[in-house]
Amino acid sequence: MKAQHTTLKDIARQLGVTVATVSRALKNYPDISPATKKAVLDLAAQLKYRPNPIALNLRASRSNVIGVVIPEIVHHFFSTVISGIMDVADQAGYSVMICQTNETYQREVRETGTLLNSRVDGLLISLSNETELYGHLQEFVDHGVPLVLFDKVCDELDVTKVIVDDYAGAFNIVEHLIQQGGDRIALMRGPTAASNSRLRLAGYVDALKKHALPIREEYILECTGGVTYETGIRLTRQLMQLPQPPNAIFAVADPVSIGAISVLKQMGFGIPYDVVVAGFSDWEMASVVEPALTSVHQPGFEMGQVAAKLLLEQIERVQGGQETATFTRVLPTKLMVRQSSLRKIV
Amino acid sequence: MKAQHTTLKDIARQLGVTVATVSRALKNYPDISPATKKAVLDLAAQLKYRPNPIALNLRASRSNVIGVVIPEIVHHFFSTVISGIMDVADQAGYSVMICQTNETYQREVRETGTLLNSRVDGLLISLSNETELYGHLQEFVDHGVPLVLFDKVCDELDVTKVIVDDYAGAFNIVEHLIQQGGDRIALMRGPTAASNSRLRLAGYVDALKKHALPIREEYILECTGGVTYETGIRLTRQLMQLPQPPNAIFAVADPVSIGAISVLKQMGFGIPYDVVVAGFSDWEMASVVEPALTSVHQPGFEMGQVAAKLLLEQIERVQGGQETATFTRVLPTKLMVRQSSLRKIV
DNA sequence: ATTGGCAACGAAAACGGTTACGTAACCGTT
DNA sequence: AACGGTTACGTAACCGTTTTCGTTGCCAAT
Repeated sequence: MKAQHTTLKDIARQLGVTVATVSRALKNYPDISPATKKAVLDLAAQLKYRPNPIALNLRASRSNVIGVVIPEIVHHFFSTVISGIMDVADQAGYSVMICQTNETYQREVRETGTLLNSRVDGLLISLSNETELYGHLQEFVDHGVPLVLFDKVCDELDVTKVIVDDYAGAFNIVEHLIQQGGDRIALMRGPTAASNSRLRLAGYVDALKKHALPIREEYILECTGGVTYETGIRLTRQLMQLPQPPNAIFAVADPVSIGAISVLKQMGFGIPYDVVVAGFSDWEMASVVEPALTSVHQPGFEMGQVAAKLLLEQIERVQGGQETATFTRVLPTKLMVRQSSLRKIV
Repeated sequence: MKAQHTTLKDIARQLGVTVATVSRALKNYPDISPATKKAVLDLAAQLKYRPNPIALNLRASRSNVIGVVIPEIVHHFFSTVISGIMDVADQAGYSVMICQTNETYQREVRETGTLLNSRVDGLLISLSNETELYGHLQEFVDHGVPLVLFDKVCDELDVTKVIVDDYAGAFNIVEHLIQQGGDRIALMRGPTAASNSRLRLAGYVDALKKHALPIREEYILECTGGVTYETGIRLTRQLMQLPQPPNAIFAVADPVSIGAISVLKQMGFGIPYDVVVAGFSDWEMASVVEPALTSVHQPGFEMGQVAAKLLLEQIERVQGGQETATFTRVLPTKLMVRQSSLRKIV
């Protein structure tokens, strides 16, 4: 009924030879007679023989699988990164096993544990917003399993990292807002634990300093309850009710900015004339909202490709018994200027 | 330097017993003396022993991995489905291996081949728009590997399927457009090969028939070159230049509809007053564009959950040697009425 | 003293594949 | 006839784990 998978043994039995001969015939070893080779190849084709990768993996003690851990898969940026990872992994003959943490430390520990258990050959991970301890990742290092951090990284681990230039991205976009006439610039920032969020804050602060603008506490709000559309609405209301409301809003993620745009319009503020708005990440929706949202484009696909490539190189090196140096690769971001911030022609 | 993974043999050697004893001690078999048991457990904990899943899989001839094949991962609907799949798989102790076809038949064949090779315990697949031959999937059936189709399915395979009610979704939304005053309703349809696209066309046609509206060839355009924002712009221009342009546009996917909205506004048409517009899928962006887009919500997360659950049940049944019946599960869609189609209060 | 029973462990096969090594049969040299 | 070199295969070990089937030593019962 159910045709089990064909094994070398099946072929060997039918042909009256040993599995070793069959194996060699299939791998085109020199010392197999043409007749035997043909018989084996024919029967293998007929029975649709496929080598069992599990057996191969057991012998080679490698899985040809790399693990990927991200906060959320339903997220344009992360799914783009994954796409880049799969692009590289595929071509190198690796499969990809994906886990999501839902931004919790607890799940991150669980999922990485599972992956280590599964004997992945390497791990790519973007830390959750909660993560502040790194023992679960240190285990990979201890076991000699290559590890590459991307997007949300940490200083505590001495491993290879791939990030975008969050600092410069934030600096540039804030400077752009200043050039467009913003002088009371609010920031809706991300969680303190996230590395990229801290860097974006630094970029914001330094841009203000450069242009001799004051850093005002009441203009810096943290997106508690998720970097979402709803948070953008809530925080914007709060900002606009200040005695002296901002005339520029920079949010750390596009959905938040779009929430801001939405509520600003509703409150009767003109964008960009009363308030200029900018986001970060350049989501798909940034260009379709009205007014179209100025944002910082992050090269997600490229980040995935680079991270995967670096990981695979490290895996090869480990298999070859070589030592490997760690470093951090910073990818450039791109300022996408659109109507939400465009008062003057640049 | 690199601490290899601990094996039973390592523990056995250090304790002067055999691997069999260690294995039994760890699994709490009765005929192991308490002393030995304790020694084994202690050393295992100290060495951080983790059973090698590859060896386990080889013995059990199962991988505890399910394969997922989708057209594109960078897609709100599909990433949501994946999220639902992972939710169920995770809890059942399965890992998920994801591949994308980029909507080509060729890659679909390649990726499914890889997964069959990898000895996945089951496969979840949404067909590419090009797929019209099913030999690569029949192989799964022949090998007794459970298979569940979702979203984009086909009639040719006798397997379990999970779909949304594309017909009813399209029928209802077209009827809604009619109720809102549309009587020249254009359809921007998807590729002929895709099952859901055919069903949506049927829903469109039947809704027109029910309300005694003519089916006009020139109002039915296929989204060649991808169901994208740009296609929406191009086809809308084409439609509005007809001698008698439509006063309602229904597109088979939200990006297309948003392209339509964008170009309609640019051409000076009022939405919904001159033209009512509706989409399908209810992307994230649907509610943030202006006017907000009426669309058909598809329960992606639930679809993933249901498909995964059905697959896992089938896997259990196959492992138990039981036969399994095939059927099709249809999930309801939900009409999300927003400003783009709302002329009258409903 | 023999037997039976039990506790506690070892030996080995099995999963499916690769590969270093051994070996039989055949060839041509010397 | 003895030797050396191919050719073409078989043998067996190995990867890590589970599991069936012994095997050992010891104690109590006959």
